[in-house]
Formats: sequence, C-alpha cells, structure tokens
Amino acid sequence: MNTPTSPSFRPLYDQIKILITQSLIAGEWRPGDAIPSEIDLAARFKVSQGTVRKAIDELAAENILIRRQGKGTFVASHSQERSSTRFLRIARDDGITEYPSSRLLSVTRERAPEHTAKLLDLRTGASIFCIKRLLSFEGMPRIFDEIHVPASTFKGLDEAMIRNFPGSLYSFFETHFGIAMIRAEEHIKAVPAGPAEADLLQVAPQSPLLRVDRVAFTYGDRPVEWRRGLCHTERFSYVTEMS
Amino acid sequence: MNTPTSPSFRPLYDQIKILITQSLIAGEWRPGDAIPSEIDLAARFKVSQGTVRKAIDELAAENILIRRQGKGTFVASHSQERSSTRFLRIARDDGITEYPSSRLLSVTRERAPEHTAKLLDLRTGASIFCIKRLLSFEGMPRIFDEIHVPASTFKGLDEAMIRNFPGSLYSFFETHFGIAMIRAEEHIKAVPAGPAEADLLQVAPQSPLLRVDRVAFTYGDRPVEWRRGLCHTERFSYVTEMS
DNA sequence: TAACATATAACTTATATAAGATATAACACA
DNA sequence: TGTGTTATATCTTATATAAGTTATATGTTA
Repeated sequence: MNTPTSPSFRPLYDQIKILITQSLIAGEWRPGDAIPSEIDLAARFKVSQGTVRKAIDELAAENILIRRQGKGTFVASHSQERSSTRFLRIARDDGITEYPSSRLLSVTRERAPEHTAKLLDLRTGASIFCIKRLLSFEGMPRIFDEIHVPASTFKGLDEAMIRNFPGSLYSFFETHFGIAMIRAEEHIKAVPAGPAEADLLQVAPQSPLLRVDRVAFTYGDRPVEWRRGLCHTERFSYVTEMS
Repeated sequence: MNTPTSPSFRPLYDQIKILITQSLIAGEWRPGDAIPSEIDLAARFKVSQGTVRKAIDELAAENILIRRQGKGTFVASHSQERSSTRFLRIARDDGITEYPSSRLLSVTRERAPEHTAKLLDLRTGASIFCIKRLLSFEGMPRIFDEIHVPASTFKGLDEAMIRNFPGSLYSFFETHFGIAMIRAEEHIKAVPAGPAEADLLQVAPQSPLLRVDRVAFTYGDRPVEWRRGLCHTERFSYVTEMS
C-alpha cells in the first residue's frame, strides 16, 4: 500500500499525475482533446477536486496540459497556433517573428549506430528513419536538420506523407502517429562547416556554424527523436531564457 | 479599489506576490534569509494561509524563493551550493561536473555605449564597470567573459574586492551589493575567433566559438548585467532544456 | 414565419478560505 | 544519547464564490 510512512510514499496528487500520464500514453486522450472535467476526474480517481487540480496544475506547468477557463483542460498539441513554435529557438536578430519554410531533402530507412541507439533507448542496429531537411528564413537557408526516429514507433512513415502535410514536423508526428513531444534536451557547440553543409547553407567551408543536438521525449519521458541541426547564425540567434 | 469587476483586477495571491517582491527589492529579506512563515505572512497581509501559499508556490517555481519542508522558506541565493551553478550552462561532454576556475583579467570603469545602455536601461554614456575574465576547466581556458554592470548599482566595486572573494561572481554581487540575479536571457551565435580571443582561448584565429550574449535581471525584472561570453566548445557543450 | 438579439441556465476553470492530518527539522531537556 | 516539544511546510478534503464559455430558451423585429 501507500501509507504516508512507507518508503515508496508518493502524495496522492502525484499518483493522480501518473494516472493521467498513463491515459495520455494509452492514447485515451489525444493531443488537442479535452480531458474530463476536474469533478469527473475526482469522481473517477476517488479523490477531491483540489487534489485533481494540483495534479493538473503541475502537468499544465510542464506544458503537457493546457487549462482554459470556462472551456476545459486540453492535451497540449504542436498543431495549435500558440505552441507550434514552442521548440524552435532560432529567431531573427531584428525581433521579427518569422516561421521558416522547410525543404525536405530525403527520408531514408537505416540501422541505428550505437550512439543513436543509446540516445533513443534502442538496440544497436534497430531500424530507424532518417529525415533530412533544410529550413529557410526569408528564402535564405539557415538550418540543416538530420532527424532520427525509431521505425517501430513511426511505422509506415514515408516521404510523401511528410511532403503532403501542411504543418510542422511535430504536428505531423502527432496527427499521424499520436506521438506528442513534450520535452527536449539540447547540447550546443560551435563547429566549422563541412563541405556538404557549406554547400547547403551557402557559406564558405570552415565557416562557424551552431551545432544543436537534441533528444526529444514523449509522455513518460520516453525518447523518440534524436536530431542534429546545423545553423548558420548570421542575423539569427539561438534564444534561451533561464531562471 | 480592486473589485473583481474592475479593469485592473488582480487576484489576491498575485497582489501578495507583488508585496513579497517589494520586500525583496527593499532588502527586508536578503538572499539566504528565511522569510516569515506562511502563517505570519497571512496575518501580516490579512489573507488566508492558502493564498500566501499560492503566492509563494509561484515565486518558488520562478526560483526566487526556496521552500524547505520543516525549516521554512528562504530567499534563493547564488551563494548556496545547490544554485551556485544555476546560470552556468557550459558542461563537459563526458558528463563529469566540474566548477571552472576564474582568472580575473581586468576591471575598468567606462561609459556605456548606446547598445549597452539600452540593454541595461541606462542613459547612453552612463558610468559602468567592465569586468574581463577567463574561465578554465581542467586548466584549459574555455570561456572569455566581458561583463558590464551599472556603476550606480555597484558603487565602490573594484578589482581587489573581486579578487579576494572566494565564490562566484553572482555570489559576490549578492554579498557585497545585495543584488540577486533571478533571471537571464541569452542569445547565442557561432562566430570566428578574433586575434585577441584566439590568443586567450589558445585556439587558431578564425576557429569557431560560441558567442553567448546575456542580459541578467534582479527583482522586479530590472536588468543589471550585460555580458558577452566567448566559448571554446571542444569537449564542452552549452546545455539547455525545453518543455 | 424567419431572422436576429437578448436573457438564462448549465457547464467549465479560477480564486479564496478553512480545517485537520502528516512529514521534516531544530531544539530543549532528562 | 535519546525523547518529547515545537515550529515549519506539505498534503488532503471541503465549501463557497467568481468568472469565462456555450447552448438553449425567449423574446423582438422585419
């Protein structure tokens, strides 16, 4: 049991958080959906409304749920206007917000090398998809992305699907595979442009580029994407905030 | 008044947040201090304990206050072990946590150029201090910092004070001037090393460096520091997380 | 009657208070 | 050294009111 003095003690609201997360993992509520009202959830989990509220408050603070007074509580989605740029940290220096255009270069099926497999929690040699693309601002190529995802999680993914999809890649993952990205870790370095990148980003070889390595996670902190972005930061910056 | 229907309505807990922040600005409680208990604050502000708690919860979420069950609620401080590295995002790639050693290069008094003045909310030409230093990991120089602060806020600052201080720079600002950094915004680019930086960081000229521009804020979102860091990211990365 | 505006009701989350039980930490004292 | 006391934050429940949203009913008007 979970008595207050037991070593594995978790407060009730934390257990409710886990139960809600499990429903998200199971796909009971999908991104964009409204979840049941606080009162309904309180009845379902047999706790008070205040305890459900605290659980939802924390999930909302983590940007997993979104509360809307009068309307309900919704599963956060990259398809929504407001959060479609949530994970894009490259911005124009002049402050103007511009959504980049994407040019898909290739989609291939590969075997995960050790490094990639480790990051994605797969066996070495597991099947993965590799997506290459070029993001441009004002028609100027600025970011070259190589994106790796487990084939087992994204069964049936192919180039045409991506090409025909109107929104962002994370929006695509949500609508076609029900996989929502909720968190990401990035490691950034300054590196010299290699010949291929220099060509794609239209810079001189050896020019300084920002190399942004990302691992992205879905519900339950499961890693489902590993990407490397090479950014030409002339008139653009990687913007971040800390507290 | 603050009736619920007035256009300037703010919830009670938000007003309490402001009152607490004002006490922090006034220096009534300094970094590291315990603030009064929830019950005392409730009596002082004539609201319920729950309302005080909600205000403190939010300030704790912003890392301005730190709650410790059984002990009390404390003003966050960069002098504490746990948060001394809170704003240092450069980490070793091998995962080992190492606190860099600092070599102070110079402390000068200057007049703020337009760009700096704007960021620090000063008049152009206002007096500022400029601190230059070199941070090393394992004896290898990795970060060259140029740090600018308003002279009016840091009256009497000089090189010897910094040199004799044992802790981090932000800890120094707190203990000598009562200024606590609570938030920072950073803009990052990849740039080629100039001759001076190349020499200091022991890299070839034109080598790619990470350029990290930061504006740091104290209570009430007042900007009090503008710095530019140039980082040699061989075997080191700038690490960040998003959600 | 049909179209439109308004009022009402029913639902949601948000705010605020109160009260009691529990966990943690510090201290006094035997 | 240990044991109880006290003070703190934490957790849980309960209740009430406010405020935002939507659908429905009720008019009013053309």
